Amino acid sequence: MPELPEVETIRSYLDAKLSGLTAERFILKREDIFIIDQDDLKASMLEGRKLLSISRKGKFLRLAFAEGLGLIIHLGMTGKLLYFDKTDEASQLIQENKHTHAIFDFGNSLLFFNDVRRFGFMRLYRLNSHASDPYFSRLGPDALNDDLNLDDLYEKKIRHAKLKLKAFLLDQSIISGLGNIYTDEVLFKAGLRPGIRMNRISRKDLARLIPIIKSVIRHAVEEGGTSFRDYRNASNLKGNYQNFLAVYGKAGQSCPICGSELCAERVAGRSSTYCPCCQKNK
DNA sequence: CCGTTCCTGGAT
DNA sequence: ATCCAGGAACGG
Repeated sequence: MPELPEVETIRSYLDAKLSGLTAERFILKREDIFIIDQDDLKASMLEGRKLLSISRKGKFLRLAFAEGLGLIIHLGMTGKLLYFDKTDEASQLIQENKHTHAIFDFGNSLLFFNDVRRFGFMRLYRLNSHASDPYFSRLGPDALNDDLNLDDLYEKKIRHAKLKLKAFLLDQSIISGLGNIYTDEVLFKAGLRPGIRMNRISRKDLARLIPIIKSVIRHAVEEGGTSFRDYRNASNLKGNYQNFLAVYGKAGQSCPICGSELCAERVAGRSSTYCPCCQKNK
């Protein structure tokens, strides 16, 4: 489940490797993962265009190509972006893999979009340098950005008083970047249960929550993200943050703080793990 | 605001 | 053979 730390790990690697290069060929093997916004755009327009930069907001990547062509990439649950030198023979295996849906040929570098479950997608659109990005602007502040602040979050808490805390943290229009792994980790460190309604959450709670979110996410970025199941970085290697998880995926095991047995519960439609002793309902 | 849908592979 | 994993979008 690529969340902010996994997507950022991929972004920084690919930005260093690919920005400045020209996409000589673009091969789309599955049309249904490729969404085209305007009628006058088509996938082949990526060919011959220079990639200017790769940016990110939350879990969304944006590839900015020359002459205002934008490509949003979301990895869903099992999406991978895999980078290979063309001389690397291992690229053949990925090339022929049945879940490889798109291939960028940057000359000496190849980039594969591979996604078993196909919850991921790409979206081609026209970038307007004068207007705010139509996809990024729908998202709440990135969890690592300074515009994630107490006043903003408090105002959203008031608007979403009936939402459960876990659903609040997972909502990408409120904060962008958190998925199921990091919400469970943040809630554990904050000592709060996932099912608490937002009207029970104080401004003080939010003030405590913000630095916890930032530190958990920052640490996970430093460790190259979490490889719980499917996640691999652009070099097809695992991250390390699974070694630092306190609760996610550990129902039935003991709490690292107090030793109580960790509980599993379904909250906001997601499996959630928490410590019944350290995490309070308020 | 919550539940359902999409999708495939791995576990039971 | 059945269930489970879940990000985002949609409908009730």
